[in-house]
Amino acid sequence: MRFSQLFAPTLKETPKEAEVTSHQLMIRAGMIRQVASGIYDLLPLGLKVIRKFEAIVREELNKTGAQEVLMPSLVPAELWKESGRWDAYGKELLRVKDRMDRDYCYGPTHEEVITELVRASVRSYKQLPINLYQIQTKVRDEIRPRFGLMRSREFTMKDAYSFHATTDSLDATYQDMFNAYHRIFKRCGLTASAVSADSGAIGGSESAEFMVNAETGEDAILVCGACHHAANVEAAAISTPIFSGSESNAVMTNVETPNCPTIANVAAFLNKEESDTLKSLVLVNGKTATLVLLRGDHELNEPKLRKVLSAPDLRFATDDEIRELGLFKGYIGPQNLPLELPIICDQSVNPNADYIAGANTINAHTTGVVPNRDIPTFKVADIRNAKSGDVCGQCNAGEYDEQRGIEVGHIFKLGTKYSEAMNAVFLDQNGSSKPIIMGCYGIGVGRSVAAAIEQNHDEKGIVWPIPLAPFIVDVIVANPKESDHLGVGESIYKTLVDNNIDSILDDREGSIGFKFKDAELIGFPIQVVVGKGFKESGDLELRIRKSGEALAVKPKALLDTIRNLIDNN
RNA sequence: CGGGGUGUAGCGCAGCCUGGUUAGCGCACCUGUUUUGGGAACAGGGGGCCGGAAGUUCGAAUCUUCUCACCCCGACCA
Repeated sequence: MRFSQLFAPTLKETPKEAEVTSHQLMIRAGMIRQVASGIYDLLPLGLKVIRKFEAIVREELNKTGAQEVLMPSLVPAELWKESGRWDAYGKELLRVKDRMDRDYCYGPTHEEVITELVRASVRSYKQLPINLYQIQTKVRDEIRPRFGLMRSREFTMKDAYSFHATTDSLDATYQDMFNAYHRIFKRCGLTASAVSADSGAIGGSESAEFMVNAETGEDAILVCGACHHAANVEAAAISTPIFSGSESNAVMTNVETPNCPTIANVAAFLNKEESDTLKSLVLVNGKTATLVLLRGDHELNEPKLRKVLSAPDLRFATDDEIRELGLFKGYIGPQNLPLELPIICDQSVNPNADYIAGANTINAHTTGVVPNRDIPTFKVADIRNAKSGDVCGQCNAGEYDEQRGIEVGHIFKLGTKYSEAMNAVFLDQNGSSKPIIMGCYGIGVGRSVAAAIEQNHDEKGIVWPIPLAPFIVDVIVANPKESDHLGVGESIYKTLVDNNIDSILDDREGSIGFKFKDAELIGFPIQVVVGKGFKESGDLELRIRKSGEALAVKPKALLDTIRNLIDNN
C-alpha cells in the first residue's frame, strides 16, 4: 500500500464528540467515522485492525475444536417468543416488521438461533459435544451508546455456543474457552483478567468476564488483596460481618429535618456521619413491594437483591407507588410503617446499634432506631455493592481494592435454560430424552480493539501491539524528489512485502515532520526512514514507535533487524 | 427515559447578549513558485440554505415557538 493512495483522513484536531482516548484516536487516525449515534463506518485502517483481531480469535478458537458458522442478523420473532425473551429482553431488542407485517428482530445475541439449529440436527449423545461460533454483526438498541466502538448499537461480536450431554463436558469446554480467551488477549498485547460476574439477561449459573484494566472502563472490579479473587461489583460477595456489643439503649426520638430528602442532607443537618443513618428504599417485583434497608453510606446491588428475593423483575417503586404505601419519599423509615411491608436489611447494618431513619412523616427523621428492637421482623442478606476496604466474601480475610475495567469478553455456563424452553433434547446412553446442556462465550471485537488502544497509546497517538497493527512497517521516504530515494523506498517496501511483513510506503510529497506525525498518530510499530542518513552514509533509520528509539541500519541488515524486532515482540 | 449541554465550510472555533454591508478566523483543500529531519513559506483561489420549520420585523446566524440531531452524567451490556 502506498500512503499517497490510502484512504485514511487523519485529523490534527480532536473532534469534540469524542471524549475517551481510544475514540479520539480512532477518529483522528482515520480508522472510523460516525454515521449516527452508536453507528460507525470502518475505514481501511480500522477494518484492517479488526480483521487482524478476528484472525487471532479464529485461530485460537479453531485450535479448541470450535467450528465457525454464520447465522443471520435478522431473526424471526417466533424463536424469541419460544425462549420467552421476546417479552423479557426489553427495548434493547431492535424489532422490525416485514412487508407481511411479520415480526422480526435484529439479533443482539444468538442463543435462540443456534439452539434451533442444533435441536434440528442433534439426536444422540454421540453427536455431542459440539462448539459452534460466529463472528457477526450484532444490533442492540443501547440506551446510551458511547465512547465510539466501545459501546455502539451495531457492533461485531464473536459468539460461541457449546452443547453437551453432561455437566463435566460443559466444564471442560468452559475451561478450554477460558484458556483460549486468555491466549487471545495475551497475543494481542492486552492485559486482561477474568473476574466473576453476574450473568444478567443471558442467564445461567456460572459466568466470568474478561476485563481489560483501564481508567476509563465502565465497570468496577473488586480485587481481593489476600486471595486475589476478582469480581465485577455486581457479583462481588462481601464477608458477613460479626457484630459484638450489647443493644443500644437509645430512645427513639422524632426530629424536624426540613428539606432533607437525601442521606447527605440529613447527615449534614444533624451533624452525623452518613454511616449513622439508614437508607430505606422501596423496590417492587410484580405486585409485591419490599422495604430495603442499607447503611446510609452504602449502595444497593440490584443483582444481589434479585437473587436473594428470587425476583427477576425487581425495580424501584415509582413515586406514586410510594405514596400509595402511605410513605414519603426521602423520609421513609422501617419503624412504625403505616402499612405492613416485608423488610430486607443489608448485613452491614449492625442490628444492635442505633441509627437515624426517616420518620414516615414529611420533613422529619427518627433518631435512636435500633433494628433488633424497633423493627418487627426483617431478613438479613448481602445486598450492597462492595467497595474498596470491604472484606472479601471468598476468603473472609483480605480487603477488596476497587479498579476500573473494560469488559471485552464474557463466558457463561448456561445449563438448560434455552434447551428446555426450546425443547432441544438428545437421547443419552440409556435411551432417555434429556435437554442439552449449553455454554456460551462472547468477545466484543470492536471493543477489544478500542481497549487495545486504551492500553497502548501515548501523547502522540496509538502504539499498536504488532499483532494488531494495521501495517507493521511504515517505509518513509523523507524527500521523494531526492535523487533515488523513492526508488530505494520502493525496493525496501517490496522486500518487506515479499517476506510477508505487512508494510506501507509513505511516498507522499511534503515535509518529514508531517509524515512522522501521521506515522505516530496511526501507530505503526516500526518506521524505516530513507532520508538524511541514507544520503550521507547509506544508512537507513529504523524507528521504534513504542520505545521511541531510532537506530541506523545498513540496507542489507534491514530485513533481519526487522524480523528480530517482530519475533522478540 | 430523567438531568445537563452543543449545533455557523471537511475539522476546531468567533460572531448571537444589544437584529442592519458581501458571515469571519485557524487548520485542511485547489493553482503556481520556492522548499524538504518534526504538521514549510509566499502569492492567488474554491467552498456556507448559520441543523430544520414556523413566527416577530422594513430587515433574522442573532429575538420567539416548535422540531431534529449529536455529546456528557445515570439505569443496560460484548
